[in-house]
Amino acid sequence: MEEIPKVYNPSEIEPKWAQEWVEKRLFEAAADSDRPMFSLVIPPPNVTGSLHMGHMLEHTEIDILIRWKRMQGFNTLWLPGTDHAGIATQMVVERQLAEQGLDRRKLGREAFEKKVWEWKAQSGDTIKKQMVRLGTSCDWSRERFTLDPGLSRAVREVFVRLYEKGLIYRGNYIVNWCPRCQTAISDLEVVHEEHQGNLFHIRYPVAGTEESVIVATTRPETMLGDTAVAVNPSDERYRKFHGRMARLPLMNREIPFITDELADPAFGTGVVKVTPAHDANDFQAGLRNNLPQMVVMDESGKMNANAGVYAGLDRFEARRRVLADLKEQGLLEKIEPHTHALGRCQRCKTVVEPRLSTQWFVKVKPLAENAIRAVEEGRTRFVPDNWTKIYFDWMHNMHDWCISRQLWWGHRIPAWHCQACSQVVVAREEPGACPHCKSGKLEQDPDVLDTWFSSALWPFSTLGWPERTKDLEAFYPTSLMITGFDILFFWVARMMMMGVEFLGEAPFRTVYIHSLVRDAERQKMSKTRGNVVNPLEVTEKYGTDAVRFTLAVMAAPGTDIVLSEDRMASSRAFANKIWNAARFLFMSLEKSGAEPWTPPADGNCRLLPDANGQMSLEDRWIFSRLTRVAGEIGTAWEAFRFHEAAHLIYHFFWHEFCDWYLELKKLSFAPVQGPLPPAWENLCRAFDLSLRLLHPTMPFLTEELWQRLGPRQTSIALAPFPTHDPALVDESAEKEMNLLQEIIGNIRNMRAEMRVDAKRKIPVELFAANGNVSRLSGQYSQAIQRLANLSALKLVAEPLTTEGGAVRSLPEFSVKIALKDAVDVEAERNRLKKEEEKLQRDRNAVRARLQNQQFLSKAPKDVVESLRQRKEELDVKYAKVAETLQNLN
RNA sequence: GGGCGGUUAGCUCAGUUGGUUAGAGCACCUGCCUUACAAGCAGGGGGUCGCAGGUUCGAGCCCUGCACCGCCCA
Repeated sequence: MEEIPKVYNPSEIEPKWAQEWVEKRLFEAAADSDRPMFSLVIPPPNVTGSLHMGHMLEHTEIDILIRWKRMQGFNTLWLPGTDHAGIATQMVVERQLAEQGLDRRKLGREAFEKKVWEWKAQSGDTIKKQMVRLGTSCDWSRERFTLDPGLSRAVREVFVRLYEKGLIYRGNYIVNWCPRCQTAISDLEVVHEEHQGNLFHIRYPVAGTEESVIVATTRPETMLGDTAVAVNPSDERYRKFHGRMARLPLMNREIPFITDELADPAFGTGVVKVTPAHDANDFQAGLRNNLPQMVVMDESGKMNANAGVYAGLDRFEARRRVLADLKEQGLLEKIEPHTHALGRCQRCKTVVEPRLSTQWFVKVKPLAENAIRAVEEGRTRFVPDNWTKIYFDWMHNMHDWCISRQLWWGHRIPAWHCQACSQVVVAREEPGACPHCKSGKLEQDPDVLDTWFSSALWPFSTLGWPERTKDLEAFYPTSLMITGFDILFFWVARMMMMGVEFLGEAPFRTVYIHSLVRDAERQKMSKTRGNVVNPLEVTEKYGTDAVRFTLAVMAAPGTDIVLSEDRMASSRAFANKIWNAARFLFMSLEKSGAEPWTPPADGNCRLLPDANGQMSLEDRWIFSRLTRVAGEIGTAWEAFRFHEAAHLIYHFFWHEFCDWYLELKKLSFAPVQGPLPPAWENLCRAFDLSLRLLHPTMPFLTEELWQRLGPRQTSIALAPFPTHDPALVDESAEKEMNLLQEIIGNIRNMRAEMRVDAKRKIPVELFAANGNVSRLSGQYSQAIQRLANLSALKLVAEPLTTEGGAVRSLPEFSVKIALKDAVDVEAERNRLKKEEEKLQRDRNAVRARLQNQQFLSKAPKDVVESLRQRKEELDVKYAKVAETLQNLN
């Protein structure tokens, strides 16, 4: 057998398995399987760059569940892929062009798109490599990209159907406009932040009178486009101005006074300026009052010809000049500091300009209603549950969705403008001639769709829709969606709307919202902060399995993950522990002279009795624990309690399998002749099962060790996950084991407390209070001696005295270190005194509760009963401690 | 302005419908290189569960108020 290194080196084995899993195509789903199905589509990462820790968390959680389901025999599909990420990707490529002194307009649309495709190839490849390296068990044969032909066809199909249904329309409205990106963006792509600005009070003279009114605004430059002044119809102060005109300062235009609810009598002076082309509320007021819409800015945020002398100025420069001019004319009444929300472009942080322009919109209300119902009726549920309310709130208050983008990278809007008759034709494929006037002069709409429009179709476009494919049949609706809360509205809500609309069923049964990964200082990771942890770097340092385990053990639902190096180091220690347990097993097995272990032909690693039908306590115990823990882990995963499952695994493997099972097994490591005896067989089987328990969380290490443990036909990824079978739980083995641990633990504790030299083997006497204990301690005398480092263990029939040593008494047994010079009586006395005090306190507390009539009559019987038992236990313990103390004196 | 979440050991976090003695990892202390593992082994210390009230036989958990921190929406 080859030499096994003492320290686990993950980088030596991980790439090998990562590659092999892909090459052997282990994770490809079957569209025609009759096994139960578990499917999930990946939240497609943007092809803007590479994966970060948030992705790694997401993929770890998905991978754990999908591997677990696969091991349980499900026909599993994890469909991978990437998103073209319109604005973001276009920005990345534009930035690269800028470095070469180029820009996309110089390049032209076609050449630019080619550049972006080149970038996509490179970035998409990086992402796939990262995922493979991180062990994600997805089906690469079904990998998709949002701009694939099939997905693009789905986009056109959806667009046309919604248009024909009247749910997509084109119109001239106020949209959020980013002057830097020079495109419209949706409400969601605007980030609002508090801004310390000013409220400018400007005097507008009333035409034909000596009077004037004062309007307050945060954006004085827009006054150049004012087309009215509004007062509230109920506001008596301004009744006299109804029907009159105001003289717009600087522009020398007359604009009417209108009465409209837009004006709030309680805000400022109660008079507001109305700029229908540059403010969403004013726009609505303009429509109500048939006001002209005067656009005073161009698409880059510069004032246009309508702005008179201010034409050509940037909007912020225009503001300064307008204010200066107003001041000069004595019309700037007052400037007061004012905090208000400022909208910025999510991508480039430029201040968003509300702009009147012609765009395409989705009428969301009818779609939202159905998507809301799907959740109300429980067809889709959110975990954690608090997201349900957030989903409802948003869905109920959504505005129509602006879906056109003035970009080049994305799905071109399937609409053609007839140059002859100006009609718009919406069609799945390019029409040959205008259906209205038969002209052949059609030009496709230059705009592309919002990226999220195509992402919204992802759960079914990836499965072949609009074709009725086998995949669609087999895997839709998907079982689960795991994603971050930051795209709940952007993406999840829209997938819900589209899925319900086009497939008649919500796209997933469950949506699990995962946590946010923060750095050790609790800061959100971001490129601008420079605190981004690169998954490949930490996996290189600690091993993929260790990082995966760290993320899993921290991943309590609804709680942010604070990623620390300490935690990853401890996970690496865990991996090393597993490695060394295996190393020990392999070396011991080899040393015994036995043939290598052969796994049972049927793969069922059940507990095996010896020729006499006997089974050792440690074997009974570990198999009992295995089946129990398998159940507990399953329950935890079923509820997305990844942290709980990880803790269970950790504790089971380290503190049960290694600390006790392996230690007890050492006693039966004897040279072997002939076939493997049950003691060895069961050890190998138990280890096999333990590796399977660990596999979904730590796939690489477990695969490596599982393959080394015995000859295999396949991967551990396809081995059955240990089942939870209540019939296999061995209560008496667990009880006996606890007792054995208690005996050993007490002796160890006595040794340490009384400062017995750790290396010194000492004689101990044991008095058993009942037959069970005496039988157990007789059978496991060797074990007790070895694990407590004794020179001898004498079982005595009479209660122990402190004569010639030190005694510790418990309800079921007493132990005595029978060596006067080895013990520190004073230390033991102090310890006992402390314990006596504590027991006394506890007894008093319990007694008081048991004397409380209210408690006795109102508390459930089992609670009262368990407290009675507790009292008895405390009484016995107290008596023992008191007695021992007495003996010492 | 509206809403949501958090506050538990030195640090980072668990704690499922209220019920015995509040847990983990790291850090810390003591002793061990006991031939799987010093990334280890054995033992140990450490918490008035943010503050103030209330409900209850019983509150880390439920209710009210307050403080501080964070997030979302307008």
